[in-house]
Amino acid sequence: MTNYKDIAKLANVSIATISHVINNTRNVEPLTRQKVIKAMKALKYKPNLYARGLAIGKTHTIGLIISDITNPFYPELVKGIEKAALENGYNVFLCNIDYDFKVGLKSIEALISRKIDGIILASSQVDDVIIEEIIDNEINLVMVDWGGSNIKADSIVFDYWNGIKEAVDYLFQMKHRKIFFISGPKQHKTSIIRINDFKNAVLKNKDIYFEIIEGNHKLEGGYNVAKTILNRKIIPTAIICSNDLTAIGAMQSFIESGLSIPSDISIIGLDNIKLTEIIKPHITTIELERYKIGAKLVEILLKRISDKNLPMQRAIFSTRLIKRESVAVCKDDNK
Amino acid sequence: MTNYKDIAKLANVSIATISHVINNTRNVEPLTRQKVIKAMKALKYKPNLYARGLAIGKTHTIGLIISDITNPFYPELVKGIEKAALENGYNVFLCNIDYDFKVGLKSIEALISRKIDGIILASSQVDDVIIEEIIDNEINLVMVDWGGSNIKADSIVFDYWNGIKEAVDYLFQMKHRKIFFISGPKQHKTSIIRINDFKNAVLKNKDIYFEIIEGNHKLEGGYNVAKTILNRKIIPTAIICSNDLTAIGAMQSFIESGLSIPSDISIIGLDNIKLTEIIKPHITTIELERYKIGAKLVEILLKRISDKNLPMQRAIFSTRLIKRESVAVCKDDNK
DNA sequence: ATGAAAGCGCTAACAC
DNA sequence: GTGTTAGCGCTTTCAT
Repeated sequence: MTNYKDIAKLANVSIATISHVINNTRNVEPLTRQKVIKAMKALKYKPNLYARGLAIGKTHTIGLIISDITNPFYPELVKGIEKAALENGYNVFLCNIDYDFKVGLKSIEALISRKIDGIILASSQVDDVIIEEIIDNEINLVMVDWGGSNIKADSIVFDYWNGIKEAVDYLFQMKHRKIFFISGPKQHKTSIIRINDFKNAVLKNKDIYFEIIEGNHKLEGGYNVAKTILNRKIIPTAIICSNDLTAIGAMQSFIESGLSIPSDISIIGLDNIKLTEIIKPHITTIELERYKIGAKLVEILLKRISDKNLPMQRAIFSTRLIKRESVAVCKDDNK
Repeated sequence: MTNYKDIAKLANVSIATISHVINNTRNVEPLTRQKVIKAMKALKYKPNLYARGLAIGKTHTIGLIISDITNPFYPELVKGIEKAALENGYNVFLCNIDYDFKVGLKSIEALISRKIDGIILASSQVDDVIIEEIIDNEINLVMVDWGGSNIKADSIVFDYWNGIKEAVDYLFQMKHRKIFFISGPKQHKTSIIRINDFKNAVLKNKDIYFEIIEGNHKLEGGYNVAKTILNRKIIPTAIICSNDLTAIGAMQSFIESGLSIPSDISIIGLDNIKLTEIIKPHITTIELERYKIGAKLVEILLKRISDKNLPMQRAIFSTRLIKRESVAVCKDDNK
């Protein structure tokens, strides 16, 4: 635990000089600088960012709040954020709130007490209360895919329209006329957005019969909803799911019921998680450019950190259809 | 940013009293305590853990170093660690070193500068140099599945023997006599351990022909190795893989080549990642009680933090075979 | 070009 | 039972 005092003694200068050579914050005689650097090396000096943070009020630390790292949507995102952060000299506190509001609140408190410079909030499960808590404490915040435009904070939003429209058009073109949508939980604004995009896309093509059924964005949800779908009066020939996990769960369920994918039912997911390329049939899905957004999130947050008065930042990421194996031409006569 | 001074002024007491009511570190008149608590609430006081850390030398922060959160082995582990940490008032810095030695070193430096109270090292990809750096800096350390017993640090090790023996016995009983093992990278000690356990298990049952082929513990590795296996003079009837990702990659490869799993080749994985229950056929695998170890890791680390002189801690987690669908009776005549 | 010293928010002797 | 104060490692103003 060597500190400025130690270095100062060894190099025969004052601690102020140490600080200035480390931070390049005023001119110092080349010779003095050398002495200091040599002393630092000799003593294997490691800065104490806590102390620095106390003095200047910045910790070079950010908090990342996610729903659940076990959900395959997140790892890639987390990796991207962490990488970008490290490259900029920041470290990230990871907080899995596990879909639990109380854990979320507790995490926020912990982050605030650790004086993080900002928070990336990538959990749509999160209640308004949590957001208010962050904003009340004047923590820099950037939100991922938070549908609410009433909140004044930087954000990244996904534009689902393009991908969903492509998906519906593609199914139409493959002769599907009975298309269901398994949504996410309706209390999430992002679920509503996807539902509306689906509706609008479907309404553009007349002759399509559609239903919207609520899932939960989890594997089990897709599985269960699929079971109920088979008991309906009208059975769809194709299904678009609000996320890939739902699509995979639904697919498993159909297969268990003796149906074939895609020959009996076509399925399209959303997210393009790695899994969609691993299971068979490979799943046709709507891609979110998830791998790109980590860097962007960090960029936005760091800009905000360095200038509180910046106008609100918002980045939009588009979506597109990726065709794989889970969609086939409809063999139904559509009568 | 309210602090002790503000509270003290409002409550009409000294800052020492504030500290003592917050930390319960000496008796204080109930009435005074009430005044202080009231003032704290009124001012929405949030402690500054940096300042506290500076004063007492503990930050209630730990670093978690992993190879790659995108590898399905990790999310569950990370989640468990983070949960246990939060419950104990700790936050965790996540460091994905992405199989890159330099990133690892940089991460260590960052963690040291942030004065973490300890590090959980869950990456077998990590070089000795990194471990030395941690130990040199007298950082509390607990390692996961690090085969080297020469390093004096707390650790959790997996006992692969039981699971691997069960796997081999099971295959033998299913009449398999040509069993290959696709290993992890041989420079990892944990790979070597698994290889040796496999060898020993196989040698117990005479009549088994076996080969060991090096993979890389990734999907692509399993895929590629499987291709080469089909070109060998002797083709196995069953394969045990050093991890599930390898097993899945190999399975995909075989299926692409027109073989059926398990009727043509039986496959067993290791780790029991969620994926093994999602893809078809569900993969028979050797389970690591991965979900349990997060809490144990945190427990070990916190014990070490609270007492540097504790004797070395080592927890052993067993493994066992989980039978699913990727193994069948060998239809080969074993001639 | 360099140094002395105050102060960041907190803890913990030491005094009373 | 409570207050005063030095000090944790660092930055930065003010002197020199």
